[in-house]
Amino acid sequence: MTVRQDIRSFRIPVLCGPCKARHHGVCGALDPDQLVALAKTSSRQKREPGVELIGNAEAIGSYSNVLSGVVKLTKSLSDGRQQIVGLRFAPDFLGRPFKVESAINAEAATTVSLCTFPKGAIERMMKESPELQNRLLKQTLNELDAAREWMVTLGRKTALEKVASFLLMIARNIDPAVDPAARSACFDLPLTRVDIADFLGLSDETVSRQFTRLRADGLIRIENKRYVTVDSVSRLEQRCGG
Amino acid sequence: MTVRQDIRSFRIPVLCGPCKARHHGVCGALDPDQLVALAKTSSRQKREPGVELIGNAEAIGSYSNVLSGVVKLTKSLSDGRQQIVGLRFAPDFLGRPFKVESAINAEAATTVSLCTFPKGAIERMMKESPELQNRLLKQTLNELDAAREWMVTLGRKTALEKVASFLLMIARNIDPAVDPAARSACFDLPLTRVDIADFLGLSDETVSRQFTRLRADGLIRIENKRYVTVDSVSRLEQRCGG
DNA sequence: CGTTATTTTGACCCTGATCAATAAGGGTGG
DNA sequence: CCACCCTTATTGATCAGGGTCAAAATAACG
Repeated sequence: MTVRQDIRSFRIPVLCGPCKARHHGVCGALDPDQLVALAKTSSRQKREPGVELIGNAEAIGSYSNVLSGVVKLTKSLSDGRQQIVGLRFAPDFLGRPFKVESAINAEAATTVSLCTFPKGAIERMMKESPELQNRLLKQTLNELDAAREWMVTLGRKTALEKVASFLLMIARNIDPAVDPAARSACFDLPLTRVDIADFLGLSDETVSRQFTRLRADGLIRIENKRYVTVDSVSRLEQRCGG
Repeated sequence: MTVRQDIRSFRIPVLCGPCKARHHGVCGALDPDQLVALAKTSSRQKREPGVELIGNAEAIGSYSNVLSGVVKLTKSLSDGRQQIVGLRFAPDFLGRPFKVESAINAEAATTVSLCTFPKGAIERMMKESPELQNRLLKQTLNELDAAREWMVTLGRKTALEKVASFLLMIARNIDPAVDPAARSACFDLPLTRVDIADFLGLSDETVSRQFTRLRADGLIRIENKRYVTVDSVSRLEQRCGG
């Protein structure tokens, strides 16, 4: 490690040092000075499952980075029907720039830790730093790709294909190394059956039945309701409806 | 009109003068010099319904603005099931920055005219102009909002609610003045029944049946298969499932 | 160890898919 | 201008995937 790197490291806020968001999230777009300025106004928060982070039609007062855990973004119809329209994992950015109020709900799906900034601080920095805007644009484009992928799942896949696709998506997000023909994967489901149903546009009973079916076919094993093992990722992929 | 405005106008490429994209699209972010530079490399194109504009997994060689008509963005499963994941109206931008190849298909839904630029020209300009990136970010965020709205429709609405929501969305895009409690609206459907089905995750027969039902209930009138009149927009809204 | 929340399983029904036939446009050429 | 053809849309009959309601089982928790 050179002296120069030491000097640079000293200028980075202590909390940001090991932070995922600084490496792969939006903070990676900031130089040390900006990082210091932002860190002064930021605060760490921990939230338990089920806690609402952003309410529908609520004024947006702050933005956050997800540091750990999973946040679900939901929309509901007036009669209570609900749809999960996105999931945020670390180190995703949470918030909707350029809008005064939110059109969606954000809720902690698991225990979540967040790094929260006041709205104004981010917006000021966005004006100054094209690099930050660039990061946000890239993340937003990726979100859009993901949303479109799910539109296909919601509109055209069968219940079994939906559940298989969901498992694969979670596996890949929990452990990004799953992709390259990984033989097996195991993980804790961050969502309840009801949540999964709201994500896939199904009833929770149907989700449960498809789990049972995948288990009966030897594609997955389930321990303690939440812990899932996929023995052959490629066999699961075949059930996703290509 | 002042002299100064005359001078400015002279510097704007003739074709761009009356162009929607210059006022409300991404070109609005460019100053006259940039506009001239871009116009030199751009070309106008007209495409007939059904023509593929961007193929799946095809290298992206260019970006476009939609000047008139409607473009549908689709994704398909390997067995042929198809889902429309977005519609682009004038003056929307068409293309996926930062990706080498497209994950979706783009196809003319109606007769479409486009203003097309080489990939490199836009990307160079994006680096120079934070304002252009800002426009793209805003459009992308709006697309994402729209995609999420449709995820609710796809996942949680009934066939009737889906069709009603679709009609309302089209009405609002064709004539943005429809929103504020407009009493009635009429327009040509830019999509066939099959397209609408692919958009809503239904079969075309079901789409047809819901049209019939809305007509029987006196909510819409249909002439020549394509021309729709909505007598009471608010009554239609009530069928959208809030 | 009882209590409660979550998940699984079962029985039945309904919405929307599928298959098939008919009707309505729309365009073309005589 | 009309007859014909071909595409697109409507309507009908039947069926199945997934929803709903209800009960049992399992897990989590004090």
